[in-house]
Amino acid sequence: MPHPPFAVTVDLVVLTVRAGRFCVLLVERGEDPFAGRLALPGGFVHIDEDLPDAAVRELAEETGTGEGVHLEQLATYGTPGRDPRMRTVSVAWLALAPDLPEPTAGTDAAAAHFVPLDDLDERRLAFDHAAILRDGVERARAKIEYSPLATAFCDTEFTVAQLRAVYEAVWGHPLDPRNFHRKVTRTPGFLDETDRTSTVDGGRPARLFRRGTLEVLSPPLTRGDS
Amino acid sequence: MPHPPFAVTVDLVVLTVRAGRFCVLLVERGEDPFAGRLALPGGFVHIDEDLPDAAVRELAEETGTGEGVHLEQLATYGTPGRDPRMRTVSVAWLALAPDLPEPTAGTDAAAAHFVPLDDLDERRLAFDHAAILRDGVERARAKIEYSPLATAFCDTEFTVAQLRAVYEAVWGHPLDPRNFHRKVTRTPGFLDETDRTSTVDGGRPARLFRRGTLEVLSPPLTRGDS
DNA sequence: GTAATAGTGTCTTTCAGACAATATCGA
DNA sequence: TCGATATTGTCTGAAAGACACTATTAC
Repeated sequence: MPHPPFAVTVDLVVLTVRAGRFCVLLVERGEDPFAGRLALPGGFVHIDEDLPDAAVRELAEETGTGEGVHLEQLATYGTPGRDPRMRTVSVAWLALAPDLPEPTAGTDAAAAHFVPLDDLDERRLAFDHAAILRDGVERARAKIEYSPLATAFCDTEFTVAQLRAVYEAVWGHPLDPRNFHRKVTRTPGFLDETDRTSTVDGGRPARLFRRGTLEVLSPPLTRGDS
Repeated sequence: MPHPPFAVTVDLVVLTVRAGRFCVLLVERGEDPFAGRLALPGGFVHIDEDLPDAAVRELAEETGTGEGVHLEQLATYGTPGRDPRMRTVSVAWLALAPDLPEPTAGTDAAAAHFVPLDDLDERRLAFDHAAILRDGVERARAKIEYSPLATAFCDTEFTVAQLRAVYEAVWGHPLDPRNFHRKVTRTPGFLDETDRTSTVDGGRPARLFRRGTLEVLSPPLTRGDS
């Protein structure tokens, strides 16, 4: 039985919503292969390191912290030749983060930036990262339908309008504020009401909520495809 | 940059429905580690081989064929020590198969058998295969809700009752035949009607259907949790 | 005829989508 | 006062769950 020398890496699809835009964290590569192209943050898994630990470590290296960030395994990519240097198998992870401060440039060699997905020409991406990113974005779009995961894009306390803005940015189309409000506030366990309100968006003060304990929404929210 | 020597394997969660029972394909291990225990079929990925190709190859080795079998990547498992011999990262795949003839014992060293999940004591499983199996079963249970994937457990042509039997076996509880019939036959694209009928289950002959072109059911079928 | 299974129809409830109306703030 | 946003309510249509009823076979 052979057990050939594979290199194993983790790649991160870190998504956030900034100013109403759905964004992904990308680094500009300084070296070949793909020098000057954009890449998902990632790196080698250490020989004695568990896969989630490697993902958390890379996330902390790129964003400074993993506080309040949802992290889940996405899929694994291992086509021969995907990295021209050696045979690598990359375990991709999906991270959903609230609007973080711009990543600290000092930590890693290359600076990482959040890029709005609408502005991104995916041909600028290195390796097979365009495919990984597509899979991550589709997973996020699908998963906020039937889970309360959209709250991972919000701060600890948030208004219904802020949560709605997340859905609108991720799905790319507007939702009816009144029906959305009814759905999220009347699904038991989705949101926990606080006794505070927020005025930052003008108009009548909006109640602040926290994420509830519910894990699965049934029936789900619907993208409506329109 | 280190690129340590990992071994990369594929493991298969091959599920089927036999005689109304939800079953998984398992092999009995002949050698240590875990000699005598049950394991998911699998093996090493060749150094020049793509991951889906390795999964298809292992599936053919264990079942004789991959005809009509749905195959999708499940998740990747790489905790240090999961294989006591070396550091391995295993890409697990989920396969949904119609009721195959009992696997040909001659192909591989160990004989593979379909074991009803109800009869399986998961402590008999080797490595971390109990966790992989749980994830695969949960994926299958969830996915037949919103996709026409339950048809992968059926032959090319099947009756509504046979399809319902698949749902009942996978979810583990009975469904109302009349409401189920309405749902699957009146969801456009789910099923294609043929001009043939079947009498094998007694009673009035049942129309035979084939899988339609629909990929996503919305609204989905519901497990009903009851 | 009876037994068995296939398939249709009907009623009720839940819920999404459309949108009117009211509430509470700042200017 | 007005303008903006929050929140509640109302109507309608789609669809699930419960279940009566009809249809077509084997015996």
